[in-house]
Amino acid sequence: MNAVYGLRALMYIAAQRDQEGYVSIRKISEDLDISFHFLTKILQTLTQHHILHSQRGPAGGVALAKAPEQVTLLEMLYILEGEGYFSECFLGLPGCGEQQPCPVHDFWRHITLTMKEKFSHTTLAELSDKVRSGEVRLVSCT
Amino acid sequence: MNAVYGLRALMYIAAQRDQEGYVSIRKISEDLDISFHFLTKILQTLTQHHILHSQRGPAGGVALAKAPEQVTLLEMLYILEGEGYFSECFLGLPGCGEQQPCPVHDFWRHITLTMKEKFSHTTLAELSDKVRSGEVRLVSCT
DNA sequence: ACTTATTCAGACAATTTTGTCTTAAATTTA
DNA sequence: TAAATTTAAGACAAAATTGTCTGAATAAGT
Ligand code: SF4
Ligand code: SF4
Repeated sequence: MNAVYGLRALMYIAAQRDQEGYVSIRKISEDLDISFHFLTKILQTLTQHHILHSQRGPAGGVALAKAPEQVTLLEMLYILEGEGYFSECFLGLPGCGEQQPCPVHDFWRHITLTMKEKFSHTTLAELSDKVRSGEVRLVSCT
Repeated sequence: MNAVYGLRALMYIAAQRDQEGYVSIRKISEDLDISFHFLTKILQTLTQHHILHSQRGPAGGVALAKAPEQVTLLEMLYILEGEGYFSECFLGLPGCGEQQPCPVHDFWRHITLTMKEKFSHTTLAELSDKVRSGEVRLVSCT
């Protein structure tokens, strides 16, 4: 769920990027209905990877460390789910590659390349704009 | 790993479809280096869903229950991983849909539809033919 | 009938993922 | 400096996934 929770939080944070100051993790966890401590841990990794900046103490919290236009979906997923996110192959045979491919190699490589392409051209800004315009939602329907 | 092991076994079995009789699960597990009991359980579900036919006793084993040309990758994945394989949405918010989509809905739906399309047009026959021609391999490189 | 080979079924165990809790460190305000 | 607020870090727990084992059922050969 790292990706799900992390992305939702990032979109939530990015959606309020015109507001000054930090957004507290407690507030995010309540609004998005995610366990506070678990979310904290996830956001920590985003902080460590310089997607977010954090500030302790009263009025502290987290804020975007870079412009959301420069944060791609691919980048976020790599951080949240590991670098192997798209390189994982379908059959997962060790030590394989172009030389001696498995039956689904070509098929699968085509799909992953397409996806990777799409994911690297979608930015946090685009996603959060939809939230701001009220076009979409981040929380569960009641 | 159900999908990985199941597909590998199916391709292995389909690759020898001109040979008479059953292929024993023991043999498959040894050749593909998969735990015998675990593989047995996976192949059982394929048998229950009439992809395979099984035969107990000496010279028993499993065999394809239908022509591999009529078994699609999509069908195999549905059985091995559950019907929700492609319907699972990216953010997994409960009770969502077209009316109130999340930020990645359109993006994600496009990807899953494309994949589903591709997966439903690839058959076991095509995949196993590559194995037979020696073009690809099913086991790990040494 | 007996033995052997095989799948079937389900209990059990190990591992990974997911989530919770406690304590520490930092920062602000008074 | 003291108190309040908030993230950081990591131990711990629960749940899901992955894998193992044992015994039963079935079929074939002798
Ligand atoms: S051959 Fe390609 S798809 Fe197949 S296991 Fe290797 S990397 Fe993955
Ligand atoms: S809106 Fe679409 S992509 Fe988003 S959670 Fe719902 S079904 Fe999934």
